[in-house]
Amino acid sequence: MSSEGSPEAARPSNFIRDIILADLAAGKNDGRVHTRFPPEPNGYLHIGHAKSICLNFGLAREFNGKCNLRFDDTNPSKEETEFVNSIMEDVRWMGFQWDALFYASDYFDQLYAWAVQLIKSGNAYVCDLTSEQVRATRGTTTEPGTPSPFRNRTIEENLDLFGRMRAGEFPDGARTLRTKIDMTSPNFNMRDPVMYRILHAHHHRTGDKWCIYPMYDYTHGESDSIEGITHSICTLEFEDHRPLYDWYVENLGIHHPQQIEFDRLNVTNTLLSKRKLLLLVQKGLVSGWDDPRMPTLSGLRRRGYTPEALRTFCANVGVSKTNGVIELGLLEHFLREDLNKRALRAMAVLDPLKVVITNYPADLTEHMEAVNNPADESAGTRSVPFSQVIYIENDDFREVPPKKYYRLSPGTEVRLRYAYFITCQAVIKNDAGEIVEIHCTYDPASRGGNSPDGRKVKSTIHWVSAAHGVEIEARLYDQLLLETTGDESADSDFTSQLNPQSLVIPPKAIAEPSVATAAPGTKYQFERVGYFTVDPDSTPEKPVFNRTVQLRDTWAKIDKALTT
RNA sequence: UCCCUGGUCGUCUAAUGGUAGGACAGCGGCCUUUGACGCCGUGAACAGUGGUUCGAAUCCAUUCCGGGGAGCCA
Repeated sequence: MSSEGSPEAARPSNFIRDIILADLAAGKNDGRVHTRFPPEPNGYLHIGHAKSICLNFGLAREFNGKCNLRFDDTNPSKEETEFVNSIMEDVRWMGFQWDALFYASDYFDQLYAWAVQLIKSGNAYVCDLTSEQVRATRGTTTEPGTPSPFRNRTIEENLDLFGRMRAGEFPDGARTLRTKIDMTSPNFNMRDPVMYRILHAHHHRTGDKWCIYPMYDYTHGESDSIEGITHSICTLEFEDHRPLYDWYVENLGIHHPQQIEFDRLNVTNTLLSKRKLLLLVQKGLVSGWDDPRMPTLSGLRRRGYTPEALRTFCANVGVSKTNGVIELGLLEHFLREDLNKRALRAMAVLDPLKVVITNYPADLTEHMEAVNNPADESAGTRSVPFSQVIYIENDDFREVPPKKYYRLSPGTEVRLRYAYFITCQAVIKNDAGEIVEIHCTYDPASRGGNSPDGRKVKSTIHWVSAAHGVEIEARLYDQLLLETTGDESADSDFTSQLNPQSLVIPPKAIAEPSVATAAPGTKYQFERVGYFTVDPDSTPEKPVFNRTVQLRDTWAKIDKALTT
């Protein structure tokens, strides 16, 4: 098992793995395990797909099997090459490589031949009903449908008509090829489902070769079958389609993969509808599919999420058939856990408050040694310039400190991380009464952060030297949605529920100089502030950082409890 | 109303006829040159009712509640 030793190896079992284990024990499929990840290239992959990717590729890896990437491209009106490319990039980024790459459109000729075969065996017919008429004759949940008047056309007539459909003799929607199954079935999918529809549309791969296109239900099982898939894993909404999936492969007499349905991933406060994500992009409400606020894999990547964190998350959310909603906090937990191990530490001040150290020489610069990652000694140390005027975080000073406030306030002493102890001596205000700077004194004996007399301070705060710091653009992200919305309230105007504060850029953020030239994608923990990653927009003149996730903040909880 | 499907701590998930466990979140504490990380502790669940059984979260019946289903979308 190649996944042994990786963090996700400790995952609990799940019903799909149990099915595979049982199949293996029974000698089914000659001991093969072959899965596939089958997205339609009509949008960008999102975190919901990550679960499916991890499941399909992960199972194949675990059982020394194979996993294909297959594009389910049977509806040319929605599909584009841009999406194909982004999907391949995202799957690789997630850390997986497909054993084979296919497109459902690879099978159009075979599918056509099989359709002819079904016509010849009396199992399919050309129907002239309009889509409205088909709907009207399909029946209801309690009443059976009524047979199409074209249901008993002769095989010869069906063959002729189907050939002419393919030849382009009829306009869109004029006819369909339908499977002759059972108009009285309680399962609508079995009431003579459409196999082919006429669509004079340009396909991103087959161009104008076809003007009839197979439906998903007619295509999926056969595609699985052709590829020798053993376990065809899909989401719960396809449960009702399984009898039809089985019907096609049985009646065609071809290899019969087993369709298994699992619960789609839902995350609190997160939009996971391709339609709505598309809308956000089209309306310009986000900067694109890779906007760091988007739950797309490309958005999460730009935001600073790591594939390792996503994989661990997917391995731990479980696979079942319950319609659950995972708390976003769980994702953030695994994210922080991973980032804590890999992110370089640095100091940055988002909302600066000027501090003058009155007894420190005005012309002196010292270089303080700071560790790059306490969780990884091999990351080494760096030197951080220190001088008389520094900036600290506005939040780290309170003129009137509340109870349990450990940070700087008049008369108190705190430690500047890796530098000195300082004591607040004076608060300088402008005419409006606003604090503009504070004056402190430092203890020269405390260089590096410890006093020889063993004196303790209650707090350590971060800082940036005013003379050496670099201005940065810190993009602070928050949830895109104001509050949990029933994602399913189909056409409710979710755009009115967008959080106007989902992106905030503090105007005067400043960071220690070491971060200025980092390459896009570099991960930092700005100590006591949060995890950040360098954005592709970044330049040495104006470094840009995306806040990936905040640090856990116990004080914020105490403070909130105190004020309420 | 009909078909499919599912209900275990706040959330997600284990236990497959034999001690209801874990993770996240919460709460309390310890540690700390990040109020981070880490560590320790703690509260918290088998939807209801009957039945089968020495024994039921698990099997049966029934009720209640949730999700999906009538595209020429996937």
